[in-house]
Amino acid sequence: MQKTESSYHHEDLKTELLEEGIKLVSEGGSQNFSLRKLALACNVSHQAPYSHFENKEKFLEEMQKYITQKFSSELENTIASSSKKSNPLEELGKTYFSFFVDNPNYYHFLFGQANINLDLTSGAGSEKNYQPYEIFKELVIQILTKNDVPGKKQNDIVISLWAYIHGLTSLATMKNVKYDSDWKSKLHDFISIFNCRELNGGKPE
Amino acid sequence: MQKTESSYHHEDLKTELLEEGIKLVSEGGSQNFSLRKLALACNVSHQAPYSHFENKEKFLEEMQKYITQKFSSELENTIASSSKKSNPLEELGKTYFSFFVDNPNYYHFLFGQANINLDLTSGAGSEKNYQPYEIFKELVIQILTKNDVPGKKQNDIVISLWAYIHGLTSLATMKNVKYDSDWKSKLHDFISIFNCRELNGGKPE
DNA sequence: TTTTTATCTTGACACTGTCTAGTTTATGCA
DNA sequence: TGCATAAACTAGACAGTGTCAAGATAAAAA
Repeated sequence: MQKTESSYHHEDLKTELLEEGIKLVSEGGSQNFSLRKLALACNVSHQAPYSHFENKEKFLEEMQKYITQKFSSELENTIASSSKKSNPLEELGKTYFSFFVDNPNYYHFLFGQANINLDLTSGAGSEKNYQPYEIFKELVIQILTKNDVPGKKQNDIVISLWAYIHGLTSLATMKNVKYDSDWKSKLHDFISIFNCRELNGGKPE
Repeated sequence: MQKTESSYHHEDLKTELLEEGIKLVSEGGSQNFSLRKLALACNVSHQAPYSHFENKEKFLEEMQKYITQKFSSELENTIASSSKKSNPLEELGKTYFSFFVDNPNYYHFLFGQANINLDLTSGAGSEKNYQPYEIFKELVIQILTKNDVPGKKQNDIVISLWAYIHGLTSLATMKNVKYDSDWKSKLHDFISIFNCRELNGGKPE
């Protein structure tokens, strides 16, 4: 299939649909999204998306994967660039937080239907598991192991920290929430409140 | 208006709609909910709900209030019945958690659109503010004050604890989440991980 | 070149929220 | 009591939605 300008066949309608879809969700929320609007925005017929996606639900799933990948790579970049300086865990938390605070529609879209394939079992992580969690988990376990926290306890702490960051993000992305500080600059204070001794080798604060 | 069996006018269609609506959401999720299905389930025409609610959005808001009230009273009952024994904060967390874990559709319905009027400002709480938060806040501040935590710090801790419980609930209500323990019986362990010294008077654990 | 397949269009259907208009019942007022 | 008014509900219509079915077009395969 070759590229032809304004042709019957598009060059790569599939990714065009995905990217335009994400744009629409980002601007108008997943509540207002429809396949027909999407098709219109891409200058194709209302049925064209069905050549690339089984149905609306499958399309939404693909969009979720797409956004999740973007999210994952931001998390990984954070770890890579903050490996030695300051507090890597806090940096990661900030990235997690900012990603959704900068675009609350992403949060509601990804976790609204909550079709996320998340395995919190203490066993080894697989590549099929929700990648952002695996990235987060790897860093936390590394810290815990360095602090001689027994393996049994580690998983509970990972889940707790994850839930905490996730909960803060959830609050900050609510539409009608009032808060008199800047969330992002306050995040350091919040994280330090979660004063788990295992995280800093038995010396709280 | 008097009661007549199977009459043109219903006795109290408004609350009948709300209760049937909650039943539908509870069983099929808010995604599958429609006003027309609701009208059908109540044996009225598709336009009848519009006599009592401006539009679908307003109806959903009323349902949210309805569920939130139920939630609030469960929280209040927990505090009332556990005032002296054991750990009131943990009891409250369990109630918060269980309410949504027992009915995940409630969680997605209430927080999915996230139209919650939540004021996290450190000032005094109003009756207009999201009641479950006010109930939670009152208990936590009471504990913190007893432990001589300065007022400045109190609000951050309240928000943190709230976010933590909320985040754990969020994880547990996700559809495809895998976890090898029973969430409810593990909640004690999780809460104790949030080892904020201010909560137990400077003596962690 | 001919055949097959992938991609896209057009038309149709049932279902949705909601507007308009009309019908039935209850209520207020003389 | 009788009548006007309002409240509660029905019926029909419309645009927008997801998706099925059938056909058109272009690319790939033969």
